[in-house]
Amino acid sequence: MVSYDFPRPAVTVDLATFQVSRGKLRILLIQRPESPFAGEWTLPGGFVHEREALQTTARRILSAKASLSEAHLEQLATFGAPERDPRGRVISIAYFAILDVDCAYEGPGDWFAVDALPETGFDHSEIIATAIERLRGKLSYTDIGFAFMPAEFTLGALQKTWEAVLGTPLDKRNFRKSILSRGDIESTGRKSTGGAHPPAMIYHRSS
Amino acid sequence: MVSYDFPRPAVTVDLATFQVSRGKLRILLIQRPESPFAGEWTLPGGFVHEREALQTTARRILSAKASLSEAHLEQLATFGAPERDPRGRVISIAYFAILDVDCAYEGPGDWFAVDALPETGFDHSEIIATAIERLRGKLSYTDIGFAFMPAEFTLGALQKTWEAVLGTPLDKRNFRKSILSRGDIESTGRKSTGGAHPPAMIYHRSS
DNA sequence: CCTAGTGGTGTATATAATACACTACTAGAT
DNA sequence: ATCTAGTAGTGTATTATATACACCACTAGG
Repeated sequence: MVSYDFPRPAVTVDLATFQVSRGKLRILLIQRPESPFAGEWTLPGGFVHEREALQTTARRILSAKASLSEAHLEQLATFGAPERDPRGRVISIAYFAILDVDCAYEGPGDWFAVDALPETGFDHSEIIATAIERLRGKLSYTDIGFAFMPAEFTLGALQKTWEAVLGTPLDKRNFRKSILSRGDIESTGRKSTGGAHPPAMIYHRSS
Repeated sequence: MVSYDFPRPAVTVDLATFQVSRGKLRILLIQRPESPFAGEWTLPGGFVHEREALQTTARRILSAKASLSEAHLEQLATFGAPERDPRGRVISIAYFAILDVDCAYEGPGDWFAVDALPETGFDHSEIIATAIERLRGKLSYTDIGFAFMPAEFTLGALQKTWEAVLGTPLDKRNFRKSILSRGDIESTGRKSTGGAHPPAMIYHRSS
């Protein structure tokens, strides 16, 4: 059988790309160069190619913007309201990407702190809200938070990152207790140098 | 702009439909009448119509099989591996549906206990595994489990349903304590009649 | 009147989450 | 040399939550 009598929708992948910088959780938005929503802020996105896995589309969109091949990528949800794109039926599979703090993004677009987002085109505000909610929810019970970190990090840096993602301060002693009791990370035995403070133990993920 | 130079993929919705019956969590599978995978067990599914919201597609597929308009529906994930359908590129948005125990399903297909599933066509085993995992995971921290229940129920019936979904026995006193402390449900003040046991208090959701 | 089957109840223990404050070390400025 | 700013590192008491566990009562049906 073949029986596909319906006009096929276009299928895109949109990316909610997060990074923590200057103490804030930020998301990458680009200013659309063309209609619809020309000049408005939107999530980076692109059409799914013919023989391309969805995750591959996501990675292509991400690395088309910069050399970000190392990012954590995870499917978020699919948005398919019939009128979400004025060009016609476009179904978008949203992914979120997480860049570590050392990853220097060199593409178009700007990073917006998630507590100071601009208006966006399409239904991208909804996608962003869903992404932030999921990200915060998964922080405590998955290892997703480590995707914001470089391979080696101190507990102080880790805590600052967690606080930026959650948008709330955390108690230092409780944070260290709970992180260490997870068994996810282990000490490298080395200590950080530099900084106007005592050297801090450097940890890395143990898995 | 229009610029959609790529052949468009077909887009379907596949449904992982759950119900608890005879003490087991079961999922609805239908035997495909046609190629590909003719005669094999698959999830009910169908193409997304031109101006149809994805959730509407899911509901249409569900109620095409029976009058199941009351089911809980929730998006699960999107499966888009390039070779997942031998007919060509087909991207499937999987939903899961939950029927309450009193819902009499009268369509084609059979209910399979999730601990005794047959081989399935396409990548539907993967979709099913994802659905079961998500369902069990969400049971404790969402109200999804109540979708298996009719409007009014006893704590005994609720516990049996939970046990069927999780596939593990639960302690009666602890179960009652934790359910009641959630504040989700309240007593109707009435008691069940019938059965070779004392009347049980009837509860309903308080939301 | 006996049996099978479920309704309903409480306590003790272990584990996890929270609240909370001080000293020590380093870099850099004066 | 000394001072200052900034972070590293540490422990305990309290509260809340999760777990383990056993008995009597009531109803329907044989």
